[in-house]
Amino acid sequence: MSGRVTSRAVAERAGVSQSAVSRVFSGASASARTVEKVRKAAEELGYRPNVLARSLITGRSRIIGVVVAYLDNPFYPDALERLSRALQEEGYHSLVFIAPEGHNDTDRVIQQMLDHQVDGIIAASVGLGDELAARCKSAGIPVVLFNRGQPEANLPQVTSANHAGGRRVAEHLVAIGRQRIGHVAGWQGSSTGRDRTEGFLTGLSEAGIAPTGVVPGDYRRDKAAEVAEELVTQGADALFVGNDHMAFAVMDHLRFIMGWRVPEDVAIVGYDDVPMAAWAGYDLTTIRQPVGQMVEATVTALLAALDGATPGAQEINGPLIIRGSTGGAAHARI
Amino acid sequence: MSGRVTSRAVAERAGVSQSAVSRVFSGASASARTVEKVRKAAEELGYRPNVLARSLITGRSRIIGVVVAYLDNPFYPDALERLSRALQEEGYHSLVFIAPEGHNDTDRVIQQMLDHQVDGIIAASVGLGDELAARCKSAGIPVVLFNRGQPEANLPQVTSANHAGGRRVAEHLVAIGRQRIGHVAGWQGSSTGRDRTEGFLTGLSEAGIAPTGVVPGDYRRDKAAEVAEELVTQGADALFVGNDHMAFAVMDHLRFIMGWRVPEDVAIVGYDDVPMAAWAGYDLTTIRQPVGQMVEATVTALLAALDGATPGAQEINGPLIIRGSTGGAAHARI
DNA sequence: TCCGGTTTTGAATACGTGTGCAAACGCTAC
DNA sequence: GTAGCGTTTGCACACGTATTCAAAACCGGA
Repeated sequence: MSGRVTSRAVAERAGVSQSAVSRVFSGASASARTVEKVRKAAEELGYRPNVLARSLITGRSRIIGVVVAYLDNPFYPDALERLSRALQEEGYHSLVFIAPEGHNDTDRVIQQMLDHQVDGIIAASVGLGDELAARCKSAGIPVVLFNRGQPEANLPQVTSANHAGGRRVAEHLVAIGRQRIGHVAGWQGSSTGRDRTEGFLTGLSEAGIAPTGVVPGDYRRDKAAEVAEELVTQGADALFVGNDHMAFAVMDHLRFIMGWRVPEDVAIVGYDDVPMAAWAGYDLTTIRQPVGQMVEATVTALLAALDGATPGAQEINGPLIIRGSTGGAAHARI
Repeated sequence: MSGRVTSRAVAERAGVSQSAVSRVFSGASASARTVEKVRKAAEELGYRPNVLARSLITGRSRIIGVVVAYLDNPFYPDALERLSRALQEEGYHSLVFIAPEGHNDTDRVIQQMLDHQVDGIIAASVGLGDELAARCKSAGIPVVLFNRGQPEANLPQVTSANHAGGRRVAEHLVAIGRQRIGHVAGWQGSSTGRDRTEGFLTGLSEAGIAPTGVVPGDYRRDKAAEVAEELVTQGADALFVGNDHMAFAVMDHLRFIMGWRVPEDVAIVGYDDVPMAAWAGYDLTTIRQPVGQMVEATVTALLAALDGATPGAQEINGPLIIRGSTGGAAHARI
């Protein structure tokens, strides 16, 4: 009604001082009598502490900035939701920014977060300019990278074991008897993309097999489908696709546009194990990225950093989930 | 380095008063000379205004709270992303909260937003307790509902024309010659779910057809699949599913688990036209919810409300997109 | 009753910025 | 040179809260 209701108003009504009110709501010690009086007055007036003013004086906003890039890959909504929940459980809120296309813009977004006095930042699958990283550091704002490495930046980061995963895929495809194996790679500008590709090539070469072709799909559906067509035309009988999001596009294109059968004509493996991979329509063999564990590790690292620690890089292992797109459980015994 | 760098520090270095610095950064008038001096000093010190302090004194945070519920329905990540971008273009930031399961929790989430002094709230597909709505109103914080109506609350709201859409679906299914038509309804606790169902039933009755069955699927994949099996077992040769998210589950279940053919044995229609509906693997006939327009209308309404206006309810019309799951373009001429 | 020690309380100050007000300034026209 | 007017500037205060410090209240024991 009459403007904002402040702690002073509550104090006046309760017949105590403003500091008493503050103490009651910030959990400091106060006698049972005043607590009671203050609570009652606050209730009657509908008082709620102004978080801004509190943050201004304490220097802590209890807000974590979360930058995220592509929400069309279902891996990220899932991760975002879990991150948000996990942070809420720790008493933090999340200021979410969807990073625009260009990379400079990512930096601008993070700068805006700093302006908002966030206590920390989680960058999901986006890089961080060196200058800005330095800026965060000098401002004492910890940054944790989620699902992307940035070796030169020396930041705490949580990824899955992408190299090992890529290698595991190669082993699996070889084990089920495929000989002409192609790779629709992820964006090679990202550590995840590079690592998966490297691991995969390592695995192939260990088996003495040369890849039929390795072409980046850049995490884009249209490009992935195009690349896949190219590879199967060159005779590939198996494809490792850099993430599930692209793998779905590849399967759609091969099966419904080109008329190929999966896995009979061509086996497909993805990466992430997003929920959709388990749907009957795709039944996609893939490497699971354990989102829950990754989120947990990320939040733990961030909290540690907020406590002054300096967590390092962390890799979470994920299993190969064998499904129909490579022949299913029948082949799993290999 | 040495703690925060404040406007006073900049003032000192530039040889002007703190107010001068404030004026330069808040766009007020200042002489070219001082602007130059202040800019230079700020640059050297790496100064950035503290948004919290600014908000505290101006009473405006330029932050919009966005509550969203289910991120696993791909409609919402998409909407969230667009909302976020649209708000950023207007100079606002979005404080995103993922609403937990229970309804009481939604209220708690909104309360927390109020604590953070958001300038406005967008509630995407979540209801709003009466008491809390009143609270927002008395606090002067405008609330706009996105993709959910709440007639009794008298709040500005943006939905698609769900009743008309449901009716259009009935017309289409009748037009392609289906006689035994079932409905896997959305959650009847939501206005969207109810309206679509009502419109659909209206359309059927206008055609003189009684539905083969109407069972709520509650926007959940597992339940939708279960319900769909039940309906086709009762002889349905067409199903209207309350949203695309459930429709995919229904198609997967019918085709890959039960071995039915779509659309030969059973025609399927969804609602939303999420990107996935156009994928070759589903090729789903559906009513398009024009997310772009809905987002635009929502932001416009919110801005208007921030300016003191009181926008009303708004319905955005969306076309029926005919695809393979009801026989495709061949039937579109009807 | 009085005293030492512990807890509670209120006054005052700080956080970093925007803004009203009056003084200082710059410029033009006489 | 000076009166006059519009613009710029600095001072002081405000926003709503947390927190320091000293004073006050309390409590149990002698």
